[in-house]
Amino acid sequence: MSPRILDNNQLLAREQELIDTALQIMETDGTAGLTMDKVVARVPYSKGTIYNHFTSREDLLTGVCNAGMSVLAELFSRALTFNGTTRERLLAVQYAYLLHALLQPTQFMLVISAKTASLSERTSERRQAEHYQLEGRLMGPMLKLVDEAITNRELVLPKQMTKQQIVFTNWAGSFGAIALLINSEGKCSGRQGLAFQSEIFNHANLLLDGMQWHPLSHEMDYYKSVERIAQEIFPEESAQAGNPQYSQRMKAN
Amino acid sequence: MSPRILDNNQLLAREQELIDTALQIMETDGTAGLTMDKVVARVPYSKGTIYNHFTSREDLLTGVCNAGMSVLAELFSRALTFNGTTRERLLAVQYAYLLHALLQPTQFMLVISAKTASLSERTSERRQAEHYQLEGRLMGPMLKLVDEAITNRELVLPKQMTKQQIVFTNWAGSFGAIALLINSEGKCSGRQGLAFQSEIFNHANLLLDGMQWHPLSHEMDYYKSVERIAQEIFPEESAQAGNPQYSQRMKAN
DNA sequence: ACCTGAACACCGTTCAAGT
DNA sequence: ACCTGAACACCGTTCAAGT
Repeated sequence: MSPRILDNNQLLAREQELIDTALQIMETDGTAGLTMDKVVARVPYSKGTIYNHFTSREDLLTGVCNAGMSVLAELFSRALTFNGTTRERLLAVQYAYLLHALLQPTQFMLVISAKTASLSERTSERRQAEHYQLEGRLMGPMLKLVDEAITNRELVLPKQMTKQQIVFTNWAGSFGAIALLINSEGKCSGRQGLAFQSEIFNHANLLLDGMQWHPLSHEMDYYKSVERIAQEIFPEESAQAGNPQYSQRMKAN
Repeated sequence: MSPRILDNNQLLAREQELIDTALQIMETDGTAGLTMDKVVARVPYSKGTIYNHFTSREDLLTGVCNAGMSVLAELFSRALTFNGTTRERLLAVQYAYLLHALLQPTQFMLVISAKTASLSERTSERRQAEHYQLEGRLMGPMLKLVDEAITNRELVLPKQMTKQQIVFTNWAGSFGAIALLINSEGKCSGRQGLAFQSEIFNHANLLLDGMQWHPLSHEMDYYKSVERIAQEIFPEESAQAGNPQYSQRMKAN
């Protein structure tokens, strides 16, 4: 056979295939259970070819992480279309974050792993750059939302805090609560999903009340907001994550 | 040589030695860089002996994690002796948490790893039980502090929230902010330590204002409180973590 | 009763040989 | 120009042999 020259699309498609395969393995075996041998076994390419795409196992992990951030960015975009106040839309974004964590816990957790030296040092520059770009795609819309809240006079920037810090502190709160709960108990039953939700919800409400982002939680029923968000924006995902009552078109199982 | 029968103290001392060695390796090589071979090389015992103490590499990691929780519990106790309001003492506990994270970042991060299935499934029951007990030793004093705040009328439990949830949400906020920042930038310069501090500080203030834990941040200068905490309770540790001005007895280097 | 270290299985990574 | 898979180094774990 004469040597073929692969175009960029083919390469990207194969890379995506490898990332999807890796994610599937991680769903059953966890991050520690992901080995290159297992990937090779599920895929019609050899080890050498995989190493043409990813410089190391860590590079592959960063690839999986980036793929997760990309779908998360999509969820954020959808969340921001929610018809409500700026604070409600922030709540929608945080709900999207929770959904993503419930549906892909190992991928969610990769975000911190990706920040450790042992991982980032062994990640290719290309994928590292992609990672930073994706962080921007996640942060950007949130910063715009803060801006909007400020022009709407729903939020006054607290003393000595920047917009970036507002976004960071909200992210940190959601992240911390989710990270600590996600591995705490047995497998994800519906009950579990709901307990989660209320912790994230409480944390967000306290934090936003603390920064005086109006309407405050005693001025508005945010429980109703979350229900509306789940029903109007994320019915499918909410059902998958253990809130079957939110699904409008469930299939018989 | 006739066979010796080891008493419990010898065994515990050796176990501690192994844990200390593992921690030293992790400080330079990271968690991923910890191998059983490296431990063997630094210690006068053979592999088999190490496996008499720890059922697996993961069991050893949980051992390192537990050791960290134990020193953290000591720091918490000291923090609670701070002479101030209940909210100031909570701040002192969070400051202790930050110090511990800055001084032992890999050990700090182990707390989430220890919650993943891949680690806890391969941890001995004895060490798992020890882990839960240590969680209690960390949570207990915080619950007492919340109780005290309630009897002092400095805090009214928000609607539909338990004391446990108050403690959890504070923990989650500090944890999230620290976890996201700790691996974000270059090595730990003094400057870095201070940036950290202000993020954690902002987050805690917003959260505590949100739950109306008095005195609120506009009623009291909590910057001064943190400085007093650093100077009066943790001068040595603050200096090591990159705030040299807080050390009252620095040695020439 | 306890310790030792050779032996084994597994896994990440490379690269000479192939098309 | 690209792919393959044997080969290598490394690492976690075990266990027969020793004292």
